[in-house]
Parts: sequence; structure tokens; C-alpha cells
Amino acid sequence: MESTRERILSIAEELFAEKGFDGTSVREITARAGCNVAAVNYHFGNKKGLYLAVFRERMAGRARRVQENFWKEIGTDKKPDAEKIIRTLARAFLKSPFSEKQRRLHHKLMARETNRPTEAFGIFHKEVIMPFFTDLLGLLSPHMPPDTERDEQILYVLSIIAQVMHFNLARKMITSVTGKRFDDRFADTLIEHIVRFSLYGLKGDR
Amino acid sequence: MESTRERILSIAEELFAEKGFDGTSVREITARAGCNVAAVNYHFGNKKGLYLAVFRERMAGRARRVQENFWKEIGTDKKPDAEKIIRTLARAFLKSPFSEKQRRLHHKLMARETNRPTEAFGIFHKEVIMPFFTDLLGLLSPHMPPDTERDEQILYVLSIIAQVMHFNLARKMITSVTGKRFDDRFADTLIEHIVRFSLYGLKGDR
DNA sequence: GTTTTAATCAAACGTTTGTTTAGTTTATCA
DNA sequence: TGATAAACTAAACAAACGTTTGATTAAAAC
Repeated sequence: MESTRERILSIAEELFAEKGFDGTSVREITARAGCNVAAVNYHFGNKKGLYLAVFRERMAGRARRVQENFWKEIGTDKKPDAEKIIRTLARAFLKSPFSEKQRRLHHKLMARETNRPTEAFGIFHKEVIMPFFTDLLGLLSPHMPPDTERDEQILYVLSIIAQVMHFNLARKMITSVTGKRFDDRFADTLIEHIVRFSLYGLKGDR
Repeated sequence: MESTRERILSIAEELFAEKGFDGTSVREITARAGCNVAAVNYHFGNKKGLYLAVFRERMAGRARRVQENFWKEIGTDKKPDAEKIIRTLARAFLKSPFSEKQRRLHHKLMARETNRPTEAFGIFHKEVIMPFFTDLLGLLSPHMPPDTERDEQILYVLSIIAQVMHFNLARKMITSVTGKRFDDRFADTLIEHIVRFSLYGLKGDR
């Protein structure tokens, strides 16, 4: 059986993603984990320490696996074309190598930190976001018009990420607007849409 | 002087946007509003009633004004081109006729309801989002390839909205990635970027 | 001017919150 | 086996929570 510490981490991750830090009580976490309330303080110091541990030990690792998956799919291709890069990126986020549930809670937590950064944002930003973003920029910028300034290049990448984030998060809005169920097939549709929609920004007017 | 009820609404809106429903206590609200704790229960029944009132009496009205502003800028133009529509849309959201502070809290609350819909989402969706979305679709679809299916048309509009939402929300991430301050001039840059980036989706390969 | 209604208040209510304490059980290793 | 440390627990803690009560003040209606 999983250790108490690991069980607490898993349940906490779920609840923090679903209901936020303030909306989650350590009593609910420990009740679901089947242990004593004091276990949180024993293993993580306090509630905030548990929250940070979720980012350090769960979120960061998963984000890295998403990125590894991205590079593996890009593969040995020396100079992948823009279409492949965008498709692989969209796939990495919308069809990551986790269960649907895991991907949702991951993005929900990310969204919380994006909208209202806490201490956890620093951990994540420095170790995970920035390195990947820089790599991505290096991969995509050769496909942009040669006179594109760096600030502009960054915005293009951000626009792609914006779509991936939004399509992952605003599910209720999307399903109620499209009338479609958010299943695996729909995710494929979304990926192809993002690819088509995003190509212009890179290719410019030409 | 503003009535107690209105003062509570204003402060509550600010705090709910900034710290969320669970992160905000009625005691902090009433302390900042300079009134008694019981005033919330007297005027709004309970805390949740206050939250819903914020959406009914503040958010909905402001969203409607953003939309009015959009239509006014579109103006008498019988057949505005796609570029003008997208630019006006981006402007309406990133440079709405409110203070910077007001726009931010508006979008933060919207993001909260997008990521984790509560009862308030229903109010907002039916009365505000859907009507505008339908109008927008009617305005933009003539500029898409004639064989574009309705589901695809919807996704294009969602992609534009995704960018606007993300650029409004992920400010810390954006400023730390671009190194730019998020001022009025930068908002203009963003608007022009969104216009350029989004045109392809509508025009297709042609 | 009196009655009625609305608005505001201080104080207290019972819960729930995160955390601490002190004690017990379980595992580690000499 | 017996000592040492790690893991876990029941119970209690003070503080903060949303809400209710009953009284007081201000405004409106008669």
C-alpha cells in the first residue's frame, strides 16, 4: 500500500485543483487519505507546505514528462516544419500521457497559479516553464518571417499556449457553446483546429 | 455617500476576484466597507447570495457595456472586414471603457467561473455570453471559407477569445517571459498581435 | 405626533478551521 | 532482545468562520 505521505499528496493535489487552497480543508484531505489530521503537519509542516510539496513533487515531475513526451514525438527530425511543431505541442497538452483526470487537475492547478500566483509559481516558473519556453521559441522562430522581432516571436508562442490552456480549461463553456461532448475524438478536432488556426502567425502574410 | 449595500457589493467584487469565494471572509468585506458583519446577511441573505448579487448587479452590467462599446466601434459599417472585427473585439476586452483595475477584477472573476463554474455561471452564460457569442459568430462567419462547418466556425471564435482571456489573465507569466511592463502601450501591441495572428483562421489557406 | 418600516449595530451563537501536544504504535538497527 | 528513532494517533487548542438574535437608530407613512 502507498505510504501515508504519498496518499496525502495525491488527495491534496486533487482537492487543491478542484476547490482551491482555501476551499480545501486539511480535515477533508486526511479523512479521504484515511489518516490522522496531524499527519499533514508531521509530514509537511503545515497546510501551505503541503501545497508547495504538491508542486515540487507532483506538478513539476508531470510537466517534465509532458515535455519529454513532446521532444520524443518531435523525434530525430533535425528541422521539423511549423505544422508538426504546433501539432506536437497541442497534442502534448491536450493528449498528455496521463489519464484524462490527471491532465485536468494538472491544468486546473496551473490555471490557479497563472491567475493568482503564489509561492508555488516561482518554483514552477524557474524550473519548468522558462526552460521549455526558451526551447520552444528556438524551435519555432526559424519558421517566422526573418524580420520578426524577439518580442513578437514570444507573443506568437504565447498565443498558441493561450489556446491550449483555454481549450483545456473552459470546458463547460465550450461544451455548452458547441454542444459537443469533450471526449478523445473532440480533442483531436481541437488539435487540428489549433494547428490550422496558428499557422498564420508563424508564416506571416506570405 | 454610497449606500452600505453598494459599498459591500464593490468591496466584495474586488475581494472575490482577488482571493476567491473561500479566500474571502464576510468579516473582511464588512470591515473594509465600514459596516457591521450582519449587514451582509441583512442585504443579501448570506455570503453566497452576496456572491450571486455581484454577478447579477455588477458583472452582467459591465459585460453588457463592453458589448455595447464593441457594437458602437463596429458602428454603422454594414460589412466590416475581418480585421476590423477582430481588432474591435480585442480592443473591447483589453481596453474596455473601465479603469485598468476594474477590467482586471472583471476578468479574474470570469476566469474563476470559467475554470470552476458555480451557480453564477448559469446567470452569466444565458444572459450575457451566449447572445454575444451568437452575434459574433454571425459577424465573423461571412469571412470564413464558404465550406467551413458551423462547429469549425465556433472554434475560430473561441480561439480569439482564448487569446484575449489569456493575455488578460496570465500577466505575471507574460511579463516575466517578455520582460515588458503591462501598460497601455503594451496592450496596443497585444491587440495588433492578436489581429495578425488570428486572421489566418478566418481566411483559411487562401 | 405617533406608528410603522427599514437600516444598522454589538454581542453572542455553534462550527469549522489549522495547528499543537503528549502519548502510542511500528520499524530500524546494534 | 532491547534501545532509538520514525510514524502515527486521539484529544485538545485558540482563532476565525458564517450566521442569528435582540436592541437601537433613522426614515417614511399615516
